[in-house]
Amino acid sequence: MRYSHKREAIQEIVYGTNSHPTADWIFQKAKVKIPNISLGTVYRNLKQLDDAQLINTLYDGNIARYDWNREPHDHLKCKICGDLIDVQLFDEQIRNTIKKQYKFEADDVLMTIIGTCHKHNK
Amino acid sequence: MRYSHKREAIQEIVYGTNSHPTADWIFQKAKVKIPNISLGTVYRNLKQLDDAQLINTLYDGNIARYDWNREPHDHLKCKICGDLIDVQLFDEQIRNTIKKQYKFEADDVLMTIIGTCHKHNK
DNA sequence: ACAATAATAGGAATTATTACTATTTATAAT
DNA sequence: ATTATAAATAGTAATAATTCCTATTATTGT
Repeated sequence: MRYSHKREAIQEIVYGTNSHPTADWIFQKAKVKIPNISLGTVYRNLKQLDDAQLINTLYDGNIARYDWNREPHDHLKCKICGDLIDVQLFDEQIRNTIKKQYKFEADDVLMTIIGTCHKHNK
Repeated sequence: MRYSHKREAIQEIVYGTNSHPTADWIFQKAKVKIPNISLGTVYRNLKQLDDAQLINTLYDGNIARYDWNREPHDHLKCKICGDLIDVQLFDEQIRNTIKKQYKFEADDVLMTIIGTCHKHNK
């Protein structure tokens, strides 16, 4: 993978937030620094960064979101504001036990808890 | 919700498979019995059935799939053939413990294990 | 400096899904 | 049974997220 100024900028944007941004959000941020960047470039580079294991892709409903955090972790998703919050629900050992429980060669455990976050407490 | 012949057929199709079908798969099946059914009707009725808690909607990557199984359960997703397999990884008690662990009013726990299913054993 | 080729912009194409509207159908009241 | 009503539908247009295409530009090894 050859160096590219735009890929570096895209990676910096993903690494600079905990908000699990969408491709379009990253595109809007990138345009501020690089006005002539195109959305296709953002998608292509996000895919390359994912292939190179520099970022993670996660699916939230039917939209892709991108995450700099490549450690095993889970998400709380607020059904009101849509926020995704990182949490560590299981340690590696429990995770591995889960993987061995079925006749299934498991690579990854994806877990999301759906509910209501603290911002909406009455 | 008023009775409709087409909604009944759509519900029967979802209830008749364990394959977590997509809207288009359901549409193709429905056309065999009801040749003039439209895809919009399939989507509208799937949404109504979900709202009425008669089926569940789950997101697999960025595509919606539909499931007759409304009991809490988890999925194994094969990265080779794309199959989704129902499994019961946690009992209700453990599920509830997870829900209480964070300052978050939790409704549901969604878990998918990514890996390779038995069909691809070498 | 130059050649090879990866990366890009800009737009077209694709896919999944939702919205719109005139018509049809279920059903409740007569 | 007939009729009035509003929900459901077909067919199509519109939208949203993403991928694809192609001529041009930029990076990097020589």
